[in-house]
Amino acid sequence: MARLAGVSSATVSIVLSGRTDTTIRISPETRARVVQAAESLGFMPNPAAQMLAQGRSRLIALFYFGDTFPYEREHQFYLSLLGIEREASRQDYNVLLITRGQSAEKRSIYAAGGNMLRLADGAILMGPLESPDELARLVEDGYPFIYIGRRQVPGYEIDWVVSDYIQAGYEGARHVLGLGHRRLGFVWNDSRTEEVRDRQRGIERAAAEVAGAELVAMPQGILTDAGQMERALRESGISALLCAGQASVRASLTRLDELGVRVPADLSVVALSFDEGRQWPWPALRPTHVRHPESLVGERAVQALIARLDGTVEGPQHWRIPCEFVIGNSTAPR
Amino acid sequence: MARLAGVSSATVSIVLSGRTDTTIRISPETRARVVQAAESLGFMPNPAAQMLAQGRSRLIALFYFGDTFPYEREHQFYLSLLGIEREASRQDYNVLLITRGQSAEKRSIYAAGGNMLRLADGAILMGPLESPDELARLVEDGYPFIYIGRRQVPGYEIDWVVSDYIQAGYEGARHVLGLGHRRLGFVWNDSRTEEVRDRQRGIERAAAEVAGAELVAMPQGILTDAGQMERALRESGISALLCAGQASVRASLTRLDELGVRVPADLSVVALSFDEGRQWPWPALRPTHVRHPESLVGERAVQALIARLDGTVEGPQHWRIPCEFVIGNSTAPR
DNA sequence: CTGAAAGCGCTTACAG
DNA sequence: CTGAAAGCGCTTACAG
Repeated sequence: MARLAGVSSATVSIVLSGRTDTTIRISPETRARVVQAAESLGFMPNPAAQMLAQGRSRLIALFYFGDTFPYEREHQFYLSLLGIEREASRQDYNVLLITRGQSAEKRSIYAAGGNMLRLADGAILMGPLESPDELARLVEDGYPFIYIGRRQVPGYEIDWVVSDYIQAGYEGARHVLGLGHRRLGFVWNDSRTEEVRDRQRGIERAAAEVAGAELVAMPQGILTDAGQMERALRESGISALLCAGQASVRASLTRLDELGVRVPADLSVVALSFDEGRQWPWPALRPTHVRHPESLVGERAVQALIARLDGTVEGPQHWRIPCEFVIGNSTAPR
Repeated sequence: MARLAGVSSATVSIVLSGRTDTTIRISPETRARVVQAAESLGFMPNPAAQMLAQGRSRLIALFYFGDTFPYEREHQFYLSLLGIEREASRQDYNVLLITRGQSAEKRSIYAAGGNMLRLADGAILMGPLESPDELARLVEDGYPFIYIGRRQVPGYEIDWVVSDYIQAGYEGARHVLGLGHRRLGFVWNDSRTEEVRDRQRGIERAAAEVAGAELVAMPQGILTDAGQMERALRESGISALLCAGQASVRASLTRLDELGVRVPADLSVVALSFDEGRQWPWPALRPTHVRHPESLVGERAVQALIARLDGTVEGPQHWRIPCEFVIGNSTAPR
């Protein structure tokens, strides 16, 4: 310890932590002596001991539900992570990635090593949630967390931050409605997550505002089978197709290519999520799409968590981060 | 504590940690009683206390040198991170992202909160290293770490894991040499990192094996200025251009487009690093390129670190992970 | 086979 | 203005 080189013990703690709020004042000489001793010895407080004594770690845990990252989500995850990392850095927090004891089959917070969450002051949770049970337990334990993605836990109000998928659906639908389309289709590739539901909700809202507008249900099979796509187009009579994300817009365009359906001449297509950085197989087609602010979502999640930790907020925090609508050439007047 | 529900105290620790290696044996009844008590109370050991007592955390710290991620490196970083995360999960480690106290100007391990490294059992370091001083200190302190990227610290031998950039340069050069090219150019966009040097070394090695082959120095200006590119091509007389990475191959092709130089008819171009997932502005051109195994590098780094922690290895560990050479249509016989 | 004690290295009231 | 004590919640030898 530096106490050998200096003279005190608790003094070291106070000096090195730089606390001035305390009633205790320390002479500049002592302070200097301690600092110098610590420096010459290369002394650094043991963080585990600090955490134990203080009961705080300045750590934010990050937990991803779901086994591995499908590529489409991968990028979203990465951008969110970047935002989380950046904001954590600003706020002087470190980020703890919870990866331990996670088998491919079940991703569980309370699996082996799950108590690692407790090392952190709070957590940011992401990814497809199978069952809300673990969240319920977390809430009951009084553990602070934010979900990236709108999640519901029956009987509780949890905090969440999400890209505004309702807005995405709404603006996508408004756009094609403005172009004169009335019968709109909607497809998604993922399972029917809250994020998909929200897009649909947005579409329905826009449709409700325009006379004669209608959201027509499309079978999932159209993404994988050109025959089904053909039949669905014929039977539904849609003239615009709204795709939930990267995967569904690609699958749709591939099927449409196979059928010789021209975009946008025969059918307008909108991507309600789109990663502009990714390889795009149709060079001439710049899809009309929605750009989601994933890294802002990450930043906001950190801010929300810290607000919760500091107790500067009460009641549930629900943030929808606005997205940006980009008009390309995959949509045309009816 | 579960000691209220159970009967013991240290027994709880032994039972819950599942240790059987100790000389101490505990009756199955006691064991069951403890487990049940812990379960009913929802008891989970405090990880900070465990770390302090055990002196181990099963945490791997991850530190990225360099202020923010340029997009080109971004993807590499992400893939490495994915590999690290996956292998850490397998090995039952969590990952600690060191982000705290990092200003844009200086990224320093020993900056505020730098002792957080000590929370982890060891670290994986990545990114452009300004000065090796901090690494030297780390070595002297006996702190175990692996660098992703070949780094030299004068006077010390440090562990590193890296994609085989020498092989990349070598295979790229062999390929165009095999096509009859003799005068080869090499450009890079980044600062002259070890990764760039290694590519060049590989090219030189290949050139040394073929009579008349020569690596011709190219000015950096060719990436930003078509005039300089034109002059350099004329004066150097190269017929093949090896580009270090994504950014330099894009910049080169853009300049060549401006000059009306046809690829590969007038000039063969090889990308010694390439991200196939990214948007590519030349649909007809599938570049001959090298695919780097970033996520394998991440996995290997974790393995190397754990080997170091377990003491199952002695002497420096230096791993070059093989990359894959992909022939496209940006190269043609001379 | 089990319990009581010491110790991990800090921080935080609390006396001097 | 500074020092000695207790405590954070575990684990690990060490007695019983």
